Formats: sequence, C-alpha cells, structure tokens
Amino acid sequence: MNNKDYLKLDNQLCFAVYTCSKEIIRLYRPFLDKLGITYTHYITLLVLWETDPIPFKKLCNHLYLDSGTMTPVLKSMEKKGLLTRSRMENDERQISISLTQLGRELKEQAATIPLQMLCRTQLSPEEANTLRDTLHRLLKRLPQA
Amino acid sequence: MNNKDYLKLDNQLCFAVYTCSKEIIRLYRPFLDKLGITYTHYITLLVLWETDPIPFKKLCNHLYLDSGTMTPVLKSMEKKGLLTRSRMENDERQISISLTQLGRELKEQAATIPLQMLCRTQLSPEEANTLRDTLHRLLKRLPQA
DNA sequence: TAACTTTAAATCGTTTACAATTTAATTGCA
DNA sequence: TGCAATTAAATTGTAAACGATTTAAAGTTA
Repeated sequence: MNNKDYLKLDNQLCFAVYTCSKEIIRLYRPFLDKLGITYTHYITLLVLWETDPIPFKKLCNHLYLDSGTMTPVLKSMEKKGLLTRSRMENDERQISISLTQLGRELKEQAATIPLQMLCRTQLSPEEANTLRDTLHRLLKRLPQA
Repeated sequence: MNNKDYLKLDNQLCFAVYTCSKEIIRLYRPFLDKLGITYTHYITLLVLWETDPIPFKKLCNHLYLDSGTMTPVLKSMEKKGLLTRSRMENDERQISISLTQLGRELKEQAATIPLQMLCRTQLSPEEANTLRDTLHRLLKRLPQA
C-alpha cells in the first residue's frame, strides 16, 4: 500500500468493523421492536438465558460493558419487568441479576431471530461462522483495557 | 450447530463485530487524545483530508451517519477551529464543509496512527486487509436503510 | 480494632447515535 | 405563476457508551 493511502477512510479496518456493527444492529430493529426491546437489552437477555441468576460484574464482563452503561440499562429492564436486581447476602456490594417469568418467556419469541438475521446478512452459515471466529480471535489478541 | 445454540451470545456474529468495534476504538484513544479529538472527529477528518470541501450530505453518506449525529459533531469541530460550515450559493439548503488551516495541519500528526494501530491489533497487514475487505463485502450486501 | 486499601456499583458529565419531526429552500407541475 | 411535493439540515427525544469520580462495603494490616 502506498504511504499516502494509510489515512484513506476505506483502508481503515476499524471503520469497516464500526460501520458493519452499526448496520447489522440496525437490521435487528424490526425484530426487536416486536419484543419491545433494544439491542443492548437483547444481548443482556442472551447472557441471562444462558446463566440465571448472574452477578452484575460477570454480566458486564461478558458484554464488554462497564457499570456506567449497565446500571441504567438494567434499571430500565427491571422497570419493564424483565429482570430483578438484588444485593447479594454474603457481599452487600454485589448485585445479583435474575430473570422474571416474563424475561424467561421472551426467549421463545426470540428463538427465530438468529436465523432470520443470518438471512438478512446474505451470508452462508459457514461464511458467518468463519467471520465470527476471525473476530473472536482478534478480540482475544487485542491489548486489554 | 445445535438448535438451542442459536441464542448463545458467543455464536452471534453481530456481537463479535460490535465488541471488536468498541475495543478497537478504545485503542485509538491514547493517539486521538494527543490530538485532542474523538474517534468521530477522526473519521470525519479522514474524509475531509481526501475531499475538501465536501457537501454535508456526502460527508454523512461516507460515514454512514445521519444529520442528527453529524450536525452537532460538525458544530463542535467548528468550535475547535478544525473546519468551517457555510451555506452553498446555488442551493441555500445545503451546507459545505471545509477544513481550516488547523484541520489540514492535523493530518501530519495523524499520519503515524494507522500503522501504530495495526501494530496494536496484532494482525499482519495481510490479515488486516483480508478482514477489512470481507467486512466491506458484507456491508455492501446488507439490505440498505 | 482502627486506619488504610481494595473492590463493587452507582453517579456524573460528555459524546455518540438514531428515529421522528420540524423548518426552510427548491423543484415539479397543474 | 402558485401550490403541492420533495429535499436538506436542524431539532427533539431517547438510549447507549465510557471515563472519572463517588459512595459504601469488605478485606488487610499495623
């Protein structure tokens, strides 16, 4: 690559990742609107559908989000009746997050989203998996916060 | 993939892209802090360093950002003395964005960022280019807004 | 055990991000 | 020409996102 091309927008890996991220999240909207939730709510539920209850801090780590982001998100989800937040008995500093019945029930309605989204990306399952694995390897190798 | 695995967080392509995007942008911070700008300012400058002046709408399209996002961003960059905004003579609805001398001068200081960032991703130039091209192809195939 | 350190979550301030609406200029066409 | 439709950017409202700080609980140690 020519030296003067390094600063070209279309040569930036970061911009490609950043734009893809936003555009894919935009495609989720019609599906998530039906459930009345946002993308951030959705990935929070994905974690909880696998692990319930879960400590606040562990949830944040899974999602790569900090307490400044997650505290208001979880409070709004609590208000919608999707989950409950409670202090842990053995350590009053920690918060435990649990799904409500409503939060658990949403899983069924969400079950068809991943395949419909795959469809919308126009990728074959193999292409999608390969790309996802490449990104996971990149993420693992990035310098930590 | 087992049916019940579709909703697992780590199987989601979108979450991988979204997380990589945020983590890579985080790595830009020390470099951009030195220039006193944000990542959004940076990508805006990347466009302007290639095309100056540029109509507001064209800039938005390049960056995949809408007027609701870009109007305040450009106003704040104008306030910092990086660019100017002016109505177009032949069509008073349109805004033309031009770099100031200061905005042009920042390019020199930014010149080393891309290679330093490549370094921080721990990817070879070939790996980075391949991944970037894959994402561009995906972006192009996604259903438009 | 009292003071210091560490840890966890909440809070605060700033910046993005986008959908939806508004305002104003231009274009199309009857 | 005059009015409806379109277009461009700004505005409004809401929801992230994160750095930095604060508050409070728990752990450490002198």
